[in-house]
Amino acid sequence: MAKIQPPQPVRGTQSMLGEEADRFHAVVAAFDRVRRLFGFKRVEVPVLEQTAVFARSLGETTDVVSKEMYSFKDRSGDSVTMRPEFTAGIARAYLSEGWQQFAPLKVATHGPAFRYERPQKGRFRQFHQLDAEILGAAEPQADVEVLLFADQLLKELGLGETAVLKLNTLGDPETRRAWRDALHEHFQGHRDALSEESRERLERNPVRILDSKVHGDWPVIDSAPVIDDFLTSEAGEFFGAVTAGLDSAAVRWERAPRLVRGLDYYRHTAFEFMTDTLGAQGTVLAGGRYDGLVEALGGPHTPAIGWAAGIERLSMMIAAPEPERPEAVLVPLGERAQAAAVRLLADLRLRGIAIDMAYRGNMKKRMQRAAATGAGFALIIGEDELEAEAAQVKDLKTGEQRAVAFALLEASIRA
RNA sequence: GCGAUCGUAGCUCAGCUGGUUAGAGCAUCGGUUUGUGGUACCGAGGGUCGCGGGUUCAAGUCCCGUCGGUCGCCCCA
Repeated sequence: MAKIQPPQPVRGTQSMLGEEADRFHAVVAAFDRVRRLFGFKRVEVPVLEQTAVFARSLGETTDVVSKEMYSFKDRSGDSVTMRPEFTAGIARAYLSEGWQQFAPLKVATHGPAFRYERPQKGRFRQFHQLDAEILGAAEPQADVEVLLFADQLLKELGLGETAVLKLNTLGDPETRRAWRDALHEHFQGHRDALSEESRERLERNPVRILDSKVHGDWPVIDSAPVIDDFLTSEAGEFFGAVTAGLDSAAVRWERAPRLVRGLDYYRHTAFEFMTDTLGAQGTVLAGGRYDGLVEALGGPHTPAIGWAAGIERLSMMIAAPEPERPEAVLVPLGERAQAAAVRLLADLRLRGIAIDMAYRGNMKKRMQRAAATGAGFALIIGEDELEAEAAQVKDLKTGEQRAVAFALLEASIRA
Protein backbone atom coordinates (compact mmCIF):
# COMPACT_ATOMS: atom_id res chain seq x y z
CA MET A 1 0.00 0.00 0.00
CA ALA A 2 1.43 3.34 -1.00
CA LYS A 3 2.12 5.62 1.92
CA ILE A 4 0.67 9.05 1.43
CA GLN A 5 2.95 12.06 1.64
CA PRO A 6 2.27 14.31 4.60
CA PRO A 7 1.22 17.71 3.23
CA GLN A 8 3.72 20.56 3.09
CA PRO A 9 2.74 24.00 4.35
CA VAL A 10 1.71 26.55 1.72
CA ARG A 11 4.74 28.50 0.66
CA GLY A 12 5.37 31.65 2.63
CA THR A 13 3.13 30.62 5.54
CA GLN A 14 4.36 29.97 9.05
CA SER A 15 3.42 27.88 12.03
CA MET A 16 4.85 29.03 15.31
CA LEU A 17 5.59 27.29 18.57
CA GLY A 18 7.62 28.15 21.62
CA GLU A 19 9.80 31.24 21.53
CA GLU A 20 8.58 32.27 18.10
CA ALA A 21 4.97 32.18 19.25
CA ASP A 22 5.89 33.94 22.50
CA ARG A 23 7.57 36.74 20.58
CA PHE A 24 4.58 37.15 18.31
CA HIS A 25 2.25 37.32 21.26
CA ALA A 26 4.49 39.77 23.10
CA VAL A 27 4.21 42.18 20.18
CA VAL A 28 0.44 41.87 19.98
CA ALA A 29 0.08 42.25 23.75
CA ALA A 30 2.19 45.42 23.78
CA PHE A 31 0.16 46.79 20.89
CA ASP A 32 -3.09 46.15 22.67
CA ARG A 33 -1.80 47.74 25.85
CA VAL A 34 -0.63 50.93 24.14
CA ARG A 35 -3.71 50.98 21.94
CA ARG A 36 -5.85 51.26 25.03
CA LEU A 37 -3.68 54.02 26.48
CA PHE A 38 -4.25 56.07 23.34
CA GLY A 39 -7.98 55.41 23.16
CA PHE A 40 -8.01 53.61 19.82
CA LYS A 41 -11.07 51.39 19.62
CA ARG A 42 -10.60 47.72 18.91
CA VAL A 43 -12.20 46.77 15.57
CA GLU A 44 -12.41 43.62 13.50
CA VAL A 45 -12.68 43.69 9.73
CA PRO A 46 -12.95 40.81 7.26
CA VAL A 47 -10.02 39.04 5.67
CA LEU A 48 -12.11 38.81 2.50
CA GLU A 49 -13.28 41.89 0.65
CA GLN A 50 -14.62 42.47 -2.80
CA THR A 51 -11.64 42.81 -5.09
CA ALA A 52 -12.73 46.33 -6.02
CA VAL A 53 -12.05 47.52 -2.46
CA PHE A 54 -8.32 47.05 -2.94
CA ALA A 55 -8.17 47.67 -6.67
CA ARG A 56 -9.73 51.10 -6.27
CA SER A 57 -8.00 52.18 -3.13
CA LEU A 58 -4.46 51.00 -3.79
CA GLY A 59 -4.56 51.74 -7.51
CA GLU A 60 -4.75 49.23 -10.33
CA THR A 61 -1.18 49.79 -11.42
CA THR A 62 0.55 49.14 -8.11
CA ASP A 63 2.55 45.95 -7.72
CA VAL A 64 0.36 44.86 -4.86
CA VAL A 65 -2.81 44.99 -6.91
CA SER A 66 -1.46 43.99 -10.29
CA LYS A 67 0.53 40.92 -9.28
CA GLU A 68 0.49 40.17 -5.59
CA MET A 69 -3.13 39.77 -4.54
CA TYR A 70 -4.80 36.52 -3.61
CA SER A 71 -7.93 37.07 -5.67
CA PHE A 72 -10.40 34.47 -6.79
CA LYS A 73 -13.98 34.01 -7.82
CA ASP A 74 -16.15 32.55 -5.11
CA ARG A 75 -18.91 30.05 -5.85
CA SER A 76 -21.32 32.74 -6.92
CA GLY A 77 -18.80 34.17 -9.36
CA ASP A 78 -17.95 37.29 -7.37
CA SER A 79 -14.32 38.35 -7.36
CA VAL A 80 -13.06 38.47 -3.80
CA THR A 81 -9.58 39.14 -2.43
CA MET A 82 -7.79 38.18 0.75
CA ARG A 83 -6.69 41.50 2.18
CA PRO A 84 -3.15 42.55 1.27
CA GLU A 85 -3.36 45.32 3.90
CA PHE A 86 -5.85 46.75 6.38
CA THR A 87 -6.53 50.34 5.48
CA ALA A 88 -8.80 49.76 2.50
CA GLY A 89 -11.04 47.35 4.42
CA ILE A 90 -11.33 49.77 7.32
CA ALA A 91 -12.20 52.60 4.95
CA ARG A 92 -14.84 50.37 3.36
CA ALA A 93 -16.31 49.55 6.77
CA TYR A 94 -16.28 53.23 7.64
CA LEU A 95 -18.59 53.78 4.68
CA SER A 96 -20.77 50.67 4.77
CA GLU A 97 -21.13 50.14 8.52
CA GLY A 98 -22.18 53.64 9.51
CA TRP A 99 -18.93 54.38 11.31
CA GLN A 100 -18.97 57.90 9.88
CA GLN A 101 -21.20 58.96 12.75
CA PHE A 102 -18.28 58.41 15.15
CA ALA A 103 -15.83 60.67 13.32
CA PRO A 104 -13.19 61.46 14.26
CA LEU A 105 -12.81 57.72 14.75
CA LYS A 106 -9.71 56.17 16.23
CA VAL A 107 -9.50 52.45 15.52
CA ALA A 108 -6.91 49.70 15.78
CA THR A 109 -6.78 46.08 14.77
CA HIS A 110 -4.36 43.31 13.95
CA GLY A 111 -4.36 40.05 12.03
CA PRO A 112 -3.18 38.26 8.90
CA ALA A 113 -2.72 39.81 5.48
CA PHE A 114 -1.75 38.10 2.24
CA ARG A 115 0.55 38.95 -0.60
CA TYR A 116 1.83 36.60 -3.30
CA GLU A 117 5.53 37.45 -3.06
CA ARG A 118 8.80 35.61 -3.00
CA PRO A 119 9.41 34.81 0.67
CA GLN A 120 12.59 35.97 2.35
CA LYS A 121 13.74 37.35 5.66
CA GLY A 122 10.89 39.30 7.21
CA ARG A 123 8.68 38.73 4.17
CA PHE A 124 5.93 36.14 3.97
CA ARG A 125 2.87 35.38 1.90
CA GLN A 126 0.71 35.23 4.96
CA PHE A 127 2.05 37.87 7.28
CA HIS A 128 0.56 39.73 10.20
CA GLN A 129 0.11 43.39 10.82
CA LEU A 130 -0.74 45.79 13.56
CA ASP A 131 -2.84 48.64 12.27
CA ALA A 132 -3.98 52.00 13.64
CA GLU A 133 -6.10 54.60 11.86
CA ILE A 134 -7.86 57.87 12.56
CA LEU A 135 -10.68 58.56 10.12
CA GLY A 136 -12.44 61.85 9.68
CA ALA A 137 -9.74 64.07 11.19
CA ALA A 138 -8.03 66.73 9.11
CA GLU A 139 -6.09 68.25 12.00
CA PRO A 140 -2.33 67.79 12.39
CA GLN A 141 -3.07 66.68 15.95
CA ALA A 142 -4.33 63.44 14.47
CA ASP A 143 -1.00 62.93 12.72
CA VAL A 144 0.81 63.57 15.97
CA GLU A 145 -1.50 61.22 17.85
CA VAL A 146 -0.90 58.39 15.44
CA LEU A 147 2.85 58.95 15.46
CA LEU A 148 3.02 59.06 19.25
CA PHE A 149 1.15 55.77 19.37
CA ALA A 150 3.70 54.21 17.04
CA ASP A 151 6.60 55.71 18.94
CA GLN A 152 5.42 54.55 22.35
CA LEU A 153 4.70 51.07 21.03
CA LEU A 154 8.22 50.74 19.67
CA LYS A 155 9.68 52.06 22.90
CA GLU A 156 7.67 49.59 24.97
CA LEU A 157 8.98 46.83 22.73
CA GLY A 158 12.50 47.98 23.55
CA LEU A 159 13.08 49.21 20.00
CA GLY A 160 13.36 52.91 20.75
CA GLU A 161 16.99 52.92 19.65
CA THR A 162 16.87 50.44 16.76
CA ALA A 163 13.87 51.86 14.90
CA VAL A 164 14.29 55.39 13.64
CA LEU A 165 11.39 57.60 12.57
CA LYS A 166 11.85 58.99 9.07
CA LEU A 167 9.38 61.72 8.30
CA ASN A 168 8.36 63.64 5.24
CA THR A 169 5.51 65.70 3.87
CA LEU A 170 4.00 65.23 0.47
CA GLY A 171 2.07 68.47 0.74
CA ASP A 172 -1.45 69.10 -0.47
CA PRO A 173 -2.64 68.36 -4.03
CA GLU A 174 -1.52 71.75 -5.27
CA THR A 175 1.94 71.30 -3.79
CA ARG A 176 2.16 67.83 -5.18
CA ARG A 177 1.21 68.85 -8.66
CA ALA A 178 3.75 71.63 -8.81
CA TRP A 179 6.50 69.46 -7.33
CA ARG A 180 5.67 66.59 -9.61
CA ASP A 181 5.91 68.79 -12.67
CA ALA A 182 9.24 70.14 -11.51
CA LEU A 183 10.54 66.65 -10.90
CA HIS A 184 9.40 65.54 -14.31
CA GLU A 185 11.23 68.42 -15.90
CA HIS A 186 14.37 67.74 -13.88
CA PHE A 187 14.50 64.01 -14.61
CA GLN A 188 13.60 64.57 -18.22
CA GLY A 189 16.66 66.76 -18.46
CA HIS A 190 18.85 64.00 -17.06
CA ARG A 191 17.07 61.18 -18.79
CA ASP A 192 20.23 59.59 -20.13
CA ALA A 193 21.77 59.32 -16.69
CA LEU A 194 18.83 57.37 -15.27
CA SER A 195 18.41 53.64 -14.92
CA GLU A 196 15.92 51.83 -17.10
CA GLU A 197 13.39 51.43 -14.27
CA SER A 198 13.58 55.07 -13.44
CA ARG A 199 13.06 56.06 -17.07
CA GLU A 200 9.91 53.92 -17.05
CA ARG A 201 8.69 55.72 -13.96
CA LEU A 202 9.32 59.08 -15.55
CA GLU A 203 5.98 59.36 -17.32
CA ARG A 204 3.89 57.26 -15.01
CA ASN A 205 5.03 58.61 -11.67
CA PRO A 206 8.23 60.66 -11.54
CA VAL A 207 7.95 60.97 -7.76
CA ARG A 208 8.75 57.30 -7.42
CA ILE A 209 12.15 57.83 -8.99
CA LEU A 210 13.16 59.30 -5.64
CA ASP A 211 12.74 55.77 -4.23
CA SER A 212 15.25 54.31 -6.62
CA LYS A 213 17.86 52.05 -5.09
CA VAL A 214 20.01 52.10 -8.20
CA HIS A 215 23.14 53.91 -7.08
CA GLY A 216 23.69 55.40 -10.50
CA ASP A 217 20.45 57.35 -10.11
CA TRP A 218 21.47 59.00 -6.89
CA PRO A 219 23.42 61.97 -8.21
CA VAL A 220 20.45 62.96 -10.35
CA ILE A 221 18.13 62.39 -7.42
CA ASP A 222 20.29 64.44 -5.08
CA SER A 223 20.13 67.40 -7.40
CA ALA A 224 16.36 67.08 -7.90
CA PRO A 225 14.06 69.84 -6.67
CA VAL A 226 12.93 69.38 -3.07
CA ILE A 227 9.31 69.55 -2.08
CA ASP A 228 9.94 72.27 0.48
CA ASP A 229 10.31 74.78 -2.34
CA PHE A 230 6.81 73.98 -3.57
CA LEU A 231 4.88 73.70 -0.32
CA THR A 232 1.88 75.98 -0.18
CA SER A 233 1.69 78.01 2.98
CA GLU A 234 -1.08 75.74 4.29
CA ALA A 235 0.94 72.64 3.61
CA GLY A 236 4.01 74.16 5.22
CA GLU A 237 2.05 75.13 8.29
CA PHE A 238 0.53 71.69 8.52
CA PHE A 239 3.89 69.98 8.47
CA GLY A 240 5.20 72.51 10.97
CA ALA A 241 2.37 71.68 13.34
CA VAL A 242 3.13 67.96 13.06
CA THR A 243 6.84 68.35 13.75
CA ALA A 244 6.14 70.78 16.57
CA GLY A 245 3.87 68.19 18.15
CA LEU A 246 6.54 65.53 17.87
CA ASP A 247 9.15 67.85 19.33
CA SER A 248 7.05 68.81 22.31
CA ALA A 249 6.42 65.14 23.02
CA ALA A 250 10.18 64.57 22.73
CA VAL A 251 9.87 62.10 19.88
CA ARG A 252 13.07 61.76 17.87
CA TRP A 253 12.62 62.01 14.13
CA GLU A 254 14.64 62.59 11.00
CA ARG A 255 13.56 64.42 7.90
CA ALA A 256 13.60 62.11 4.91
CA PRO A 257 12.96 64.29 1.86
CA ARG A 258 13.13 61.32 -0.49
CA LEU A 259 10.50 59.32 1.39
CA VAL A 260 7.46 59.15 -0.90
CA ARG A 261 4.30 57.19 -1.45
CA GLY A 262 3.32 55.91 -4.86
CA LEU A 263 -0.40 56.42 -4.59
CA ASP A 264 -2.15 59.61 -5.48
CA TYR A 265 -4.42 59.83 -2.51
CA TYR A 266 -1.56 60.31 -0.07
CA ARG A 267 -1.24 63.84 1.29
CA HIS A 268 0.93 65.61 3.76
CA THR A 269 2.51 63.38 6.38
CA ALA A 270 4.37 60.25 5.29
CA PHE A 271 6.58 58.27 7.63
CA GLU A 272 8.45 55.04 8.18
CA PHE A 273 10.20 53.61 11.17
CA MET A 274 13.34 52.07 9.71
CA THR A 275 15.89 49.60 10.99
CA ASP A 276 19.09 48.11 9.65
CA THR A 277 18.71 44.85 11.56
CA LEU A 278 16.35 43.09 9.17
CA GLY A 279 18.42 42.84 6.00
CA ALA A 280 16.55 44.03 2.96
CA GLN A 281 13.36 44.61 4.89
CA GLY A 282 14.19 47.88 6.60
CA THR A 283 10.67 49.13 7.18
CA VAL A 284 9.11 47.97 10.38
CA LEU A 285 6.20 50.39 10.66
CA ALA A 286 4.94 52.73 7.98
CA GLY A 287 2.06 55.02 7.31
CA GLY A 288 0.80 58.39 6.28
CA ARG A 289 -2.13 60.62 5.64
CA TYR A 290 -4.51 59.36 2.98
CA ASP A 291 -7.11 62.07 2.64
CA GLY A 292 -8.13 60.86 -0.81
CA LEU A 293 -8.80 57.20 -0.10
CA VAL A 294 -12.37 57.24 1.16
CA GLU A 295 -13.37 59.34 -1.81
CA ALA A 296 -11.68 56.86 -4.13
CA LEU A 297 -14.04 54.25 -2.68
CA GLY A 298 -17.03 56.42 -3.53
CA GLY A 299 -17.48 58.04 -0.14
CA PRO A 300 -17.46 61.67 0.95
CA HIS A 301 -14.20 63.56 1.28
CA THR A 302 -12.72 62.13 4.46
CA PRO A 303 -9.31 63.11 5.78
CA ALA A 304 -7.59 60.22 7.51
CA ILE A 305 -4.23 58.97 8.65
CA GLY A 306 -2.86 55.68 9.85
CA TRP A 307 -0.05 53.15 9.92
CA ALA A 308 0.65 49.47 9.76
CA ALA A 309 3.47 47.46 11.29
CA GLY A 310 4.72 43.97 10.54
CA ILE A 311 4.30 41.71 13.55
CA GLU A 312 6.88 39.20 12.32
CA ARG A 313 9.42 41.94 11.75
CA LEU A 314 8.89 43.37 15.21
CA SER A 315 8.99 39.87 16.69
CA MET A 316 12.40 39.26 15.19
CA MET A 317 13.75 42.48 16.68
CA ILE A 318 12.58 42.34 20.26
CA ALA A 319 14.42 40.62 23.10
CA ALA A 320 13.18 37.12 23.83
CA PRO A 321 10.21 37.33 26.19
CA GLU A 322 9.96 35.23 29.32
CA PRO A 323 8.34 31.93 28.39
CA GLU A 324 5.05 31.09 30.03
CA ARG A 325 5.28 28.57 32.78
CA PRO A 326 2.78 27.03 35.18
CA GLU A 327 2.97 27.93 38.83
CA ALA A 328 2.83 24.29 39.84
CA VAL A 329 2.67 20.78 38.45
CA LEU A 330 0.65 18.00 40.03
CA VAL A 331 2.34 14.59 40.27
CA PRO A 332 -0.20 11.86 41.05
CA LEU A 333 0.98 8.34 41.87
CA GLY A 334 -1.41 5.45 41.53
CA GLU A 335 -4.97 5.19 40.28
CA ARG A 336 -6.71 6.56 43.35
CA ALA A 337 -4.40 9.55 43.40
CA GLN A 338 -4.95 10.11 39.68
CA ALA A 339 -8.68 10.40 40.25
CA ALA A 340 -8.24 12.77 43.18
CA ALA A 341 -5.74 14.81 41.15
CA VAL A 342 -8.29 15.71 38.50
CA ARG A 343 -10.49 17.21 41.16
CA LEU A 344 -7.64 19.13 42.76
CA LEU A 345 -6.52 20.44 39.38
CA ALA A 346 -9.98 21.72 38.54
CA ASP A 347 -10.29 23.32 41.94
CA LEU A 348 -6.93 25.10 41.79
CA ARG A 349 -7.49 26.29 38.23
CA LEU A 350 -10.87 27.72 39.22
CA ARG A 351 -9.00 29.67 41.86
CA GLY A 352 -6.76 31.10 39.19
CA ILE A 353 -3.68 28.96 39.70
CA ALA A 354 -1.85 27.97 36.51
CA ILE A 355 -1.20 24.30 37.14
CA ASP A 356 -0.34 21.31 34.99
CA MET A 357 -0.28 17.59 35.62
CA ALA A 358 2.46 15.03 34.93
CA TYR A 359 0.62 11.79 34.25
CA ARG A 360 3.05 9.69 32.28
CA GLY A 361 5.89 7.39 33.33
CA ASN A 362 7.28 6.48 36.71
CA MET A 363 7.80 9.02 39.42
CA LYS A 364 11.24 9.97 38.16
CA LYS A 365 9.82 10.78 34.74
CA ARG A 366 6.99 12.73 36.25
CA MET A 367 9.36 14.80 38.34
CA GLN A 368 11.51 15.40 35.28
CA ARG A 369 8.50 16.64 33.37
CA ALA A 370 7.42 18.82 36.26
CA ALA A 371 10.86 20.41 36.41
CA ALA A 372 11.01 20.83 32.64
CA THR A 373 7.90 23.03 32.63
CA GLY A 374 9.76 25.59 34.72
CA ALA A 375 7.06 25.46 37.39
CA GLY A 376 7.83 26.69 40.88
CA PHE A 377 6.34 23.72 42.72
CA ALA A 378 5.59 20.03 42.30
CA LEU A 379 2.56 18.76 44.23
CA ILE A 380 2.99 15.05 44.92
CA ILE A 381 -0.02 12.94 45.72
CA GLY A 382 0.08 9.20 46.42
CA GLU A 383 -1.69 6.81 48.78
CA ASP A 384 -0.11 8.30 51.90
CA GLU A 385 -1.06 11.81 50.91
CA LEU A 386 -4.65 10.81 50.21
CA GLU A 387 -4.84 9.35 53.71
CA ALA A 388 -3.45 12.49 55.25
CA GLU A 389 -5.39 14.82 52.90
CA ALA A 390 -2.15 16.70 52.44
CA ALA A 391 0.09 16.86 49.39
CA GLN A 392 3.86 16.87 49.46
CA VAL A 393 4.75 20.28 48.08
CA LYS A 394 8.25 20.46 46.67
CA ASP A 395 9.85 23.77 45.86
CA LEU A 396 11.59 22.96 42.59
CA LYS A 397 14.12 25.73 42.98
CA THR A 398 15.33 25.04 46.51
CA GLY A 399 14.44 21.35 46.65
CA GLU A 400 12.67 21.86 49.98
CA GLN A 401 9.60 19.73 50.54
CA ARG A 402 6.82 19.71 53.10
CA ALA A 403 3.29 18.45 53.63
CA VAL A 404 0.48 20.92 52.90
CA ALA A 405 -3.19 20.18 53.58
CA PHE A 406 -5.26 20.04 50.37
CA ALA A 407 -7.32 23.00 51.58
CA LEU A 408 -4.22 25.16 51.95
CA LEU A 409 -2.55 24.39 48.60
CA GLU A 410 -3.61 27.62 46.94
CA ALA A 411 -2.06 29.73 49.67
CA SER A 412 1.18 27.76 49.72
CA ILE A 413 1.64 28.12 45.95
CA ARG A 414 0.90 31.83 46.08
CA ALA A 415 3.23 32.44 49.02
C1' G B 1 9.00 37.73 -11.90
C1' C B 2 14.89 37.58 -11.78
C1' G B 3 19.66 35.98 -9.34
C1' A B 4 22.67 33.24 -5.70
C1' U B 5 22.91 29.34 -2.25
C1' C B 6 21.32 25.14 0.43
C1' G B 7 18.03 20.49 1.12
C1' U B 8 21.23 13.59 5.11
C1' A B 9 17.02 10.87 11.75
C1' G B 10 11.86 15.07 15.28
C1' C B 11 16.10 19.21 15.72
C1' U B 12 21.45 20.83 14.70
C1' C B 13 24.88 18.73 11.67
C1' A B 14 29.27 15.01 10.00
C1' G B 15 29.85 11.86 5.72
C1' C B 16 37.54 13.15 2.23
C1' U B 17 38.80 12.98 -4.55
C1' G B 18 31.49 8.22 -6.07
C1' G B 19 33.04 2.04 -3.38
C1' U B 20 30.77 -3.09 1.64
C1' U B 21 24.82 -3.18 6.54
C1' A B 22 24.49 5.94 6.33
C1' G B 23 27.06 8.37 11.66
C1' A B 24 27.21 11.99 16.07
C1' G B 25 25.04 15.37 19.58
C1' C B 26 20.33 16.94 21.34
C1' A B 27 15.30 15.19 21.78
C1' U B 28 12.09 10.66 22.60
C1' C B 29 11.41 5.84 25.10
C1' G B 30 13.41 2.14 28.61
C1' G B 31 16.95 0.87 32.49
C1' U B 32 20.78 1.64 36.67
C1' U B 33 17.09 3.95 41.23
C1' U B 34 9.01 -0.35 40.71
C1' G B 35 7.65 7.38 45.77
C1' U B 36 11.28 12.32 44.20
C1' G B 37 13.66 16.54 39.09
C1' G B 38 17.63 19.81 37.18
C1' U B 39 24.04 15.34 37.22
C1' A B 40 26.12 10.60 35.48
C1' C B 41 26.17 5.85 33.09
C1' C B 42 23.87 1.77 29.98
C1' G B 43 20.47 0.54 26.15
C1' A B 44 16.45 1.05 22.39
C1' G B 45 13.41 3.01 18.61
C1' G B 46 13.75 6.40 14.58
C1' G B 47 16.51 7.74 7.87
C1' U B 48 12.26 6.48 0.49
C1' C B 49 19.91 10.75 2.10
C1' G B 50 13.45 16.64 -0.58
C1' C B 51 11.23 14.41 -5.15
C1' G B 52 11.86 12.57 -10.40
C1' G B 53 15.07 11.23 -14.21
C1' G B 54 20.17 10.40 -16.06
C1' U B 55 25.67 8.95 -16.05
C1' U B 56 28.30 4.60 -13.83
C1' C B 57 30.03 -2.13 -12.43
C1' A B 58 28.74 1.19 -8.20
C1' A B 59 25.59 7.82 -6.31
C1' G B 60 24.02 10.69 -0.06
C1' U B 61 28.47 11.96 -3.11
C1' C B 62 28.50 13.66 -10.44
C1' C B 63 24.65 15.81 -14.30
C1' C B 64 19.57 17.61 -15.59
C1' G B 65 14.77 18.81 -14.02
C1' U B 66 11.37 19.84 -10.14
C1' C B 67 9.66 21.25 -5.25
C1' G B 68 11.04 23.65 -0.82
C1' G B 69 14.20 26.68 2.61
C1' U B 70 17.56 30.83 3.01
C1' C B 71 19.66 35.46 1.21
C1' G B 72 19.58 39.43 -2.42
C1' C B 73 16.84 42.29 -6.68
C1' C B 74 11.91 44.10 -7.03
C1' C B 75 8.09 45.48 -3.77
C1' C B 76 6.84 46.42 0.76
C1' A B 77 4.87 45.45 6.91
